[in-house]
Amino acid sequence: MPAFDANVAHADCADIAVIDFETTGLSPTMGDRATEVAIVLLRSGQVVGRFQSLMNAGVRIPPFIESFTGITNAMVAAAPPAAQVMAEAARFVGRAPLVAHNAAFDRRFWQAELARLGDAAPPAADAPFACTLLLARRLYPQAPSHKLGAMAALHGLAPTGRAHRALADAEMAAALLARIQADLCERFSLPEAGHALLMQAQACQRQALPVVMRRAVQAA
DNA sequence: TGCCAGGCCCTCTTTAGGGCCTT
Repeated sequence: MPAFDANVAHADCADIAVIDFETTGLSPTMGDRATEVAIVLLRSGQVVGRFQSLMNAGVRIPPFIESFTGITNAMVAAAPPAAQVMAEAARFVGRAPLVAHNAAFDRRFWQAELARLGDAAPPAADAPFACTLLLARRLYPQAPSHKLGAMAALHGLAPTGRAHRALADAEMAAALLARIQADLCERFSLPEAGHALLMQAQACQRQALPVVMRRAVQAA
């Protein structure tokens, strides 16, 4: 069954929802489906809520993916239907903006799975996504790798559990996001680095980041 | 730890190609 924090019903406008999917492959347009989703709510850099659930989309998980994620066909067979889980996940996110590591990937599955709800699809399907991978490339160009695990090692982030499970990866991405927000504030003397500023930072070229951030400060 | 796709980014580029990153 889906797991929630008992003290947080859903996100509010001040939250950022950090999301991670485990899936059967890389592309929903090629028939791949989500097998697990986790969402971590951040407020001012602090985790204030969690959502996590396996989901049964009725498709087989390839052996390579079973060993890669540790999520087996038997595990998803006992999980709630994907539609139920996605509806609950969307309610949990509410109107909060989203963040993921390599957001292009998670956005595709977020939109594809919610689209399967048809007329019941919530407005969260159109939520903007910021990307910790793009932001890390802007902020830490010297890093030899910008994989989530490599970023965690670079910054000495605390272990969150088994890599390639949704909640552990979402927790790690949330910790990386908090570090990115802190570094943006320190490096560019920003009072805060909310989702809108993150979107500006990831949309510019690396060399233009200082200029874009200065403009953001002046506009604030 | 591989393949599938797709977006971003770098360079030996821009009339392109290939690596990275996600599962």
